[in-house]
Parts: sequence; structure tokens; C-alpha cells
Amino acid sequence: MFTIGALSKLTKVKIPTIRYYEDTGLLDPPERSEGNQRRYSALSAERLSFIKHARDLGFSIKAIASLIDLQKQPDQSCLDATDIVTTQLSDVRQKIKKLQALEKELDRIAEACDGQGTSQHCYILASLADHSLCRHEH
Amino acid sequence: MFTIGALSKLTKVKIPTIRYYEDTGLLDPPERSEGNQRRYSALSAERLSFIKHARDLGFSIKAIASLIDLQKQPDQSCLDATDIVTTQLSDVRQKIKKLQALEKELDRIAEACDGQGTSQHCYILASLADHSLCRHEH
DNA sequence: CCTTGAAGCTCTAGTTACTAGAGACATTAC
DNA sequence: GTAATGTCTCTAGTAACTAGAGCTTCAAGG
Repeated sequence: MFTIGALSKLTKVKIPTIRYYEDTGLLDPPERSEGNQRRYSALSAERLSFIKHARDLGFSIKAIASLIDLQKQPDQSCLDATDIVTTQLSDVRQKIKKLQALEKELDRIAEACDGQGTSQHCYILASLADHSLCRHEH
Repeated sequence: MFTIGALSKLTKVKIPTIRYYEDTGLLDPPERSEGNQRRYSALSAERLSFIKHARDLGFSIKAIASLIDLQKQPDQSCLDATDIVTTQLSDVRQKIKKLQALEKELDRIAEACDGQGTSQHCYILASLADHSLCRHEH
């Protein structure tokens, strides 16, 4: 049995976040001590690690809830899980593409300014005011 | 003079968002018609385009507010602007790195599952439950 | 001049995934 | 037995919007 603090240290999930997961139904309410404090089982710890790991991989709370539902029905096909993961993967790839375009643009803007002039003629401010100065779409 | 709707079409910023920018002080309150409707000048339109463009480049509202302050004091050095842009740039680069690590991981997880089994033995669910199955840090 | 339909107004509340703080109670160590 | 630390609930705040209710104003056609 873990206190909430021990669980927090173990899983590296902050205490208020653990309570938040319970409030939103992602984590089952644990047993309580006589003094009404939460006491977690090893199973709870496993579940929380799962959540943490999935969050680190960028899954939304909703997606994680779906994955947990799948775990709870062990005889179901894991096609749904594959689906969630591939969706997440294409999401990540899109984000990377977009950020790389931004990187190019920002790099160009930063390069063009030597920091010597006054803001009146600053290329950065001009670039931001006038999209047509951009070389790429974003 | 533009109505809020015309300004919205021109800049591709949604009407509630324009009002939100005004509420938060990013956009100066415009003149009003006799019936209390907003009427925007060409200058407002320019300012809003600036904001839109900067938001598209991923700048936070706070950073944009700083940039606008710079614009309003045209004799100041543009060093501060350079600073804001390079900060934003390194931010973007960090995000790209992190997402690329996630991409690798997700790809590996997705590959390992053929969608044929039941969720009881699903590699995806196992991967998510057990961080030690990961090949990389994230 | 009058009507009608689109556009605009304010205000409140909801979104996501937490985080922070107040004030009270529980547990543990010495 | 007391002090220090941990935990409890509850409310409110964060970023950057978005949605909806219920009302008023505007512009065009008859």
C-alpha cells in the first residue's frame, strides 16, 4: 500500500495530478485509511505508470481512457489500440512538419537582423507585419 | 473603416478572437458606430495581421505584446526583438527534437502489432504499461 | 417608411490538462 | 505529547480561444 506521496515519487506524477486523474475517472478511486487518506495498491501504481507513459508519448487523456477500456476487456481485438497509436503517430508527424517550416522561417528572420538598428527599421518587425516577406507558407 | 466581420474576412481571424484580443489588451479598442458597433481603421487591420502572422509562427500572446510595445517605441534598439525571436527559435527546435523521439517510439510500437491478437497480449498495451520496453528516452 | 434578415453586441461558461493556494485534519518521529 | 510533515477538500487560475443565449443595430428591398 502506498500513500499518495509515495505513489507520486514512484511514478513521478505530481500529487495534484494524481487526484485530478481520479476526479476525471482515469484512475479508479483507491481505498482510504481510517483518517480518510488515499492508500494505493500495486495495481493502481501500474495503472498510473501506464497513464504517465502514454502522456509522455503525447496521447490525450481521452485516448488514454480508450486504451484503458481496452485493457479492461482482455478478450477484445487490439485493432482499436493500433488505430489509436497510428492516429497519434500521424499527428506527431504533422506537428513535426509544421514546426520545421516555422524553424526555417524564424531562422531567416533572425539571421536578417543584426540587432544594431532601431526598431523603426527592424527587419524582424517588418517580417512579422508583412506576410508577403515570407519565403514559405505556414 | 471596416466592420468586425469585414476585418475578420480580411485577416482570417475569427470574430470572437478579435474581441478576445481587444479584451486582453493586444488590440486597441476601436472606434464605435452610433449604434455601438466596432469600426476598424486600416491601422487596426495592419496590427491584427501582425498578430495573426506572429501567432501562426507560434509566438505566445505575451511575446507578441512585447513586440508590439517595441513597434510603438520606434527609436529603441531592436535587440529585444532579436531576443524574442531567437528564444522562439530554440523553443521550436526543442519541440522538434522531442517529437522526433516520440515518432521513433510510436513507430516501433505500431510496427510490432499486427492487429490480429486480442488486447490481452497486445504489444501496444504492454509497451505503454512498461516503460522499460522502450528503446529510447522520452 | 417599414420590415426583415444578417450581422453585431455583451456576458457567461466551457475547453485541455493541469497547477497553486487556503485552511483544516492525519500521521509519524522523537 | 508535541512538532513536523503529509494529506484532505475546495476554489480559482493558467493559455488561447470557442460556443451559446438573448438582445440590438444595420442595410437592402418593397
